[in-house]
Parts: sequence; structure tokens; C-alpha cells
Amino acid sequence: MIEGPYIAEIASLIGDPARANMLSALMDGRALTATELSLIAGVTPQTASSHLGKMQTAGLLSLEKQGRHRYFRLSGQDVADALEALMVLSSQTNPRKRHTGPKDQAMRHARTCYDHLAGCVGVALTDALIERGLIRDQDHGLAITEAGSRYFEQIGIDIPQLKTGKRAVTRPCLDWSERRPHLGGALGAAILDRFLEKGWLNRRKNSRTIQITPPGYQALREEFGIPADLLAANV
Amino acid sequence: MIEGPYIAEIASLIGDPARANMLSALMDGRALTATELSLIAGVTPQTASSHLGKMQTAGLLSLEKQGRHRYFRLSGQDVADALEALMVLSSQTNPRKRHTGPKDQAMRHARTCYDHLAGCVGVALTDALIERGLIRDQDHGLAITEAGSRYFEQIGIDIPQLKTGKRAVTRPCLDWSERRPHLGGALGAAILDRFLEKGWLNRRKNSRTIQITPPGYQALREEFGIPADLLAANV
DNA sequence: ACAACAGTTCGACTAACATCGAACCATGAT
DNA sequence: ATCATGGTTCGATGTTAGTCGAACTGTTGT
Repeated sequence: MIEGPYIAEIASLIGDPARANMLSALMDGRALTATELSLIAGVTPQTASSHLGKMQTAGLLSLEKQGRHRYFRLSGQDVADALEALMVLSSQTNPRKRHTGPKDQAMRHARTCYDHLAGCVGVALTDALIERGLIRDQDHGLAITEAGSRYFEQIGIDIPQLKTGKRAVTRPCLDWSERRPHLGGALGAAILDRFLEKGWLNRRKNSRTIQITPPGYQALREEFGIPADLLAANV
Repeated sequence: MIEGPYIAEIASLIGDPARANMLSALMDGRALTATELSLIAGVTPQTASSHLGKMQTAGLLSLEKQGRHRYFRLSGQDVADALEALMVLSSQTNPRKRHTGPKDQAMRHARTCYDHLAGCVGVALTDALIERGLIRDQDHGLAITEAGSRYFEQIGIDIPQLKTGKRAVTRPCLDWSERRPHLGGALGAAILDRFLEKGWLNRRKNSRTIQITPPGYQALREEFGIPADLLAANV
């Protein structure tokens, strides 16, 4: 009667509001402490501890101890994938409940997805990289071109270094708001890092949303030819 | 505190064992009646009715009345996507529980995913279609080539007809067992239909698994060059 | 050493929800 | 008409699991 993987366990794990909030917060890609997560979820530390324990033993979260702090993060890209797939569903199946507030606007415009750039801007950047011949479609995925290799090295991303890791260098990741893929993987993460370091982008605190700074605005338009109206969402 | 789509509702909906079983059964892609689903889930018709009602109002299922029967099916590809993503998770996060019985073997070898071919064979076929230049990667997706257009017409698939539908013609779909994409969309569904009609494949009843017939074995090897050892899994 | 803080364990409470028995509405067959 | 079958609604039941108060284990800092 029952065959294949048991999706019910995992799904019910994600199905609790407190846990879902924690997971959504961790889509950020960074690690958060137990108390931070308890605040985000709106529950007491005891309750949060229970939830975190369950998610960790289920393999959704990975734990990193640092002194008296315990940092939790999503255990991998697959978890982020499943969460995004659920977001696709819940953003379209019952659109009546979707409160399209300013936060939602910002979320659709630019946000982090696990550890790379997503949203409208993330998709546009991916398209631009293909347009410029820095990456290209290949074998159901994305590959770095010769020109891309040179360019990424030039802006300070160590491509050979990326290839040594066990993580996939490039990886298409489906976007819940745009319903189109954007660039993930080690390269996607490295690009986000560089853009943050360059001061082109800013993380808003307590949110996955990303702010484009004036220099970033200029750079994305001039270097990648991303249309101005696309960058300047009313947020 | 809470932002973006509410994934908890959807996830908890999928998180109930009875409902998860129903959904898994419907990954088949075909429509099943309420009582059939109640049997699959192992609950009484009353309970099943309640579950089905909830999933329908949530937009996971779509309903088709025929006489005194009510046929339920997955409401779309996105639902199947989310389920597959959850399968990816549950197949790897707690592998201890994964009973690798014969059914599981067959599942990994060849199965239907919503309405197209998946599993090891599904991925191999997709690769073969690309190899032969019948489809190709394009814009983060798959596109039909000129040669492909001619070929598919020749084997009885009406490509212009497919393009009139609102459904995407080609669509990469991530495989939970292979962890690689295979061909979905209207074309993927049409190919499965044709292969079933030709007698190359057989649906096993009460299962999503697919059996390759002797003529199918020969055809897939000769027409698409799929290695024999890949087709002849020990099932 | 002491206090403050991060985090966990334990036990009890509560609320949500899946489940089923029974009765009820359809549709289809005789 | 009458009966069987597919399916739903209602109400009652019972179990599960999220929640928090209180007490406890560490770690950091003064």
C-alpha cells in the first residue's frame, strides 16, 4: 500500500507554523542561534529547542556549536529546494490569503535564496550572465564559459577553488515568485558574496530581502545591462 | 514576523499520512475516485471525503464529476513538483527507514511522474533525445529542434496541437531517485502515451512503476541507443 | 567565586484534528 | 417505485503534539 519515500513525515515536520517560520528564516542561508529562531517563530526557547531538535534529527538542519551558542542552518540545497517548491504552491493555490504588503513586494524584487540571489533581480542577473556569454545552458544545467571563467576570476572569485568543493559549482534553482530558474550553487553563492562585499547589495536585517545600493544600481545597469525599471522596484 | 507565502498550511496538508498516500497515488497522473483513494489511504470513505475536500479547497486537487463518481487528480505540475522535492528530502534525510524492497527497485528503475516517464529510464531517454538532437537545452529549459519536430510528428505526436494548449510543451522535472532532470510537460506526456500505445511500456496496476516490454526493450536500444544494462534492471 | 546568559529536559495542560458510526443525499440499475 | 451504490454531512471520541512553567546544565564574563 505504501511505497517509495515517506513524504508525510517530512511534510508534517515542515507543516508546523513555528517550524515553517524558522525554516523560512533560514532560507537566508546563514546560520542562526536557537534563541534568534525562537524569537522569529514567536515561541518560547523551550518550545524552539524541541522543534530544532526534531528538525535536526530529521536531517533538515545542521548544527554548529560555538561556545555557548548553537547555530542552526539548513542542511543543504535540497531542503531549500523543497521549501521553494512549497512556496510556489502556497503562493498560487490560495492567492486570496496572500497579503501583498510592502514586505512581499521587496521579497519578489530581490531576496536571498539559501545563499544566492533570487527574486526578480536574481533571475534578471542570471539571464544577463547568459546574454553576455559568461555562463551557458548545458546538459540540463548551467556551465561556466571560457569568458565567464576569466570574468569571475577578475572580480575575485576563485573558480578552481570552487571546483574543489563537493558542492555543485552552478545549479539552476527554481524561483517561487518568478517561476523561472536563477543561478545557484557555489558560483551563485560566491557572486552574492562579492556583490555584498563590493557594496552593490545590502542585506536588510531580519529579512531575506536585499537592497540595491546606488553603486550597485549603476553597476548592474552598466556591466550587465539590466534595465533600470527592473532594478528600481518601488520598495 | 511572518512573511511571504504560508508554507505551513500546505505542508501540514501534505503531512498527514492518509493524505500523503493519496497524493503519492495520484502522482500517477491519472484521476482516481474517492473510494479508490480511501482504500489506498487505508481509511473509511467518510474520512477520505474530508481529506479530499480539504485538499481540493486548498487547490492541490482538481475534481471531475462523472455520473455518481467523483474523480480526483493532482491540480497541476506544480503540485507534483513539490511532492517530488519532498521525496528527494525523505529519501536522503533518513535513509535508515528506506526499505529497499523490490517495489522500491522498480520505482527507481522506471515509473510515471504525474503523466510522463521518470526514474532511471526516464532520465536516460531524456539524455538520448538530446544526444540525437531531437531536443536541446535552451533558456534554462528544453526546446524541440527541427529534427525533433519532424521525428515526433512521424511517430504520431501532433506538435502544433501541443503548442495550442496552455501547458508548457517541454519542461525539465527533477527526479527524486536520479537527482537529475527528465523531460516533462506536454511533450513528455505525449511521448509516454505513444510508448504505451505502441506497447513498448506497460503500467503495472496499483503502482506508478512501469514495465518495459520486449519490443520496447528492443526499440529503446535501437532507436535511442539506451544501453541494455540500463534497461534490464533486475525487476 | 558569583552572576548572567544560552540552551535543554521534564511534566502537565490544552487545543487541534483525524477517525469512525450513523444518518443522509445523490445517481444508476432492476 | 425500489433498491443498491458512491459520496457527503454531522456529531462524538480519542489521540497526538505543540505549548509553557519550572528546574537544571553548561559557558562566558567580572
